[in-house]
Amino acid sequence: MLGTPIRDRQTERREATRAEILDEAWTIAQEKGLAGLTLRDVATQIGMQAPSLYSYFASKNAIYDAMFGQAWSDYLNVITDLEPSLPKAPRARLKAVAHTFFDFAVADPIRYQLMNERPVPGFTPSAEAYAPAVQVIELARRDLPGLGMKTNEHFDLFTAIVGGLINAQQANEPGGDRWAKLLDDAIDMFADYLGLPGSRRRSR
Amino acid sequence: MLGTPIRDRQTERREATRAEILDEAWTIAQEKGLAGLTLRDVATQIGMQAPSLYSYFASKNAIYDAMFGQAWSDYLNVITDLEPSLPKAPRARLKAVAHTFFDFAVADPIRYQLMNERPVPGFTPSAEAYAPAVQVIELARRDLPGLGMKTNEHFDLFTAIVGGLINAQQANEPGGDRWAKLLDDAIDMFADYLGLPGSRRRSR
DNA sequence: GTCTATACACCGATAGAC
DNA sequence: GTCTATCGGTGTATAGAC
Repeated sequence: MLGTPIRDRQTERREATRAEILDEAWTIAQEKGLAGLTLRDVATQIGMQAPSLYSYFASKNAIYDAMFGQAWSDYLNVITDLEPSLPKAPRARLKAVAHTFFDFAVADPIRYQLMNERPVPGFTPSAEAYAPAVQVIELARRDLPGLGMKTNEHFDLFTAIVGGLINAQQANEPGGDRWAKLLDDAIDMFADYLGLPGSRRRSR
Repeated sequence: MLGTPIRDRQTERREATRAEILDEAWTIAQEKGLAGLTLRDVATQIGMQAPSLYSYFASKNAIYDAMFGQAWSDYLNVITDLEPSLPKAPRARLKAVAHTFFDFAVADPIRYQLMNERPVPGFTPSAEAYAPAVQVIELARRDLPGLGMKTNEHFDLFTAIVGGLINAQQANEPGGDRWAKLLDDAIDMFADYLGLPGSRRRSR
């Protein structure tokens, strides 16, 4: 009797096509915005007819869902890789974490929109796609003491500050650095508020 | 010869219908979201056919544009009325201004979305609709010294903090107060950063 | 001036032939 | 698995009645 094949070539092919669809979806979203994404565009760009996509994704929202999961998964990888090399001192560690998130956000505004805003009416991420996002929060929450934060309120305020700077930058001056330059000062302000030791900047 | 009528009944009627359309548009947007607004819905609700709306607005985006202008105009009225009764002490004044904006935002999430995010793909406010928004910024900028801020960077950071708290509240817990409760602490943190006199809270 | 009727081009989605 | 054909929906546009 023949054994079970080591590789499932059919599944491999299917996954490859799914990846190709997602890649094309990202490309088009970069050009025309997340809401400007159409199944017809994606399909024709990869040599298909629009309805054929339904063999790989149950709906257009399922494509957004996969993109959402991919984006958070990417960020999870970034911080997992980074973690060993983070500074130990709370203030410096706070800055490193903030800068990592800020840079990741600014590097790809479309991706950030999908991750943290609701740019697509009617689309809500599935629990499965949300999983890596939850892991990111988990990781951060476990690191709270190392970041000098004692309560969840501190963490909420921290994310609001960093998120506020990112939003202001993206909304008012995409590609610029008017708010990016304020990040260090903002984190120092927050670190002072926490009572963390270290160099405090003067407010000019 | 007959004189020019005091009132232009035709223009009055036209403006009244425009207002009726806008009111209905707000109602539908509250129910189905800004992107869920359709001309057919608006028209049928006020007893019209969809194309008839083009007699009053050049396009769907023109309706969004009028709504955008209306929202900022409303906020301009709020702060204009409030201005005389604002505290003089910078720290208390900062808090009052921040709370006013926060409350206005949270009171109507749909309106806030239209004012400060880009929830409608392809819609950018016209210069005319943007005018009251500019006036709001102007007003705030003129009040900078009274708020204890010396530079535009301070103002940028201030708006980023308040905006960040609003966004976090709306996105993660609409209708709740998990981030609303952090506003006072956040403003005290910022006031300390500015070196303003007054009661500093302890970070718990 | 205002409204109706009709049409167009595009979208996501589905059914069914092959 | 991929195609063609089609459906119901959308914003938009225009012609013509009143």
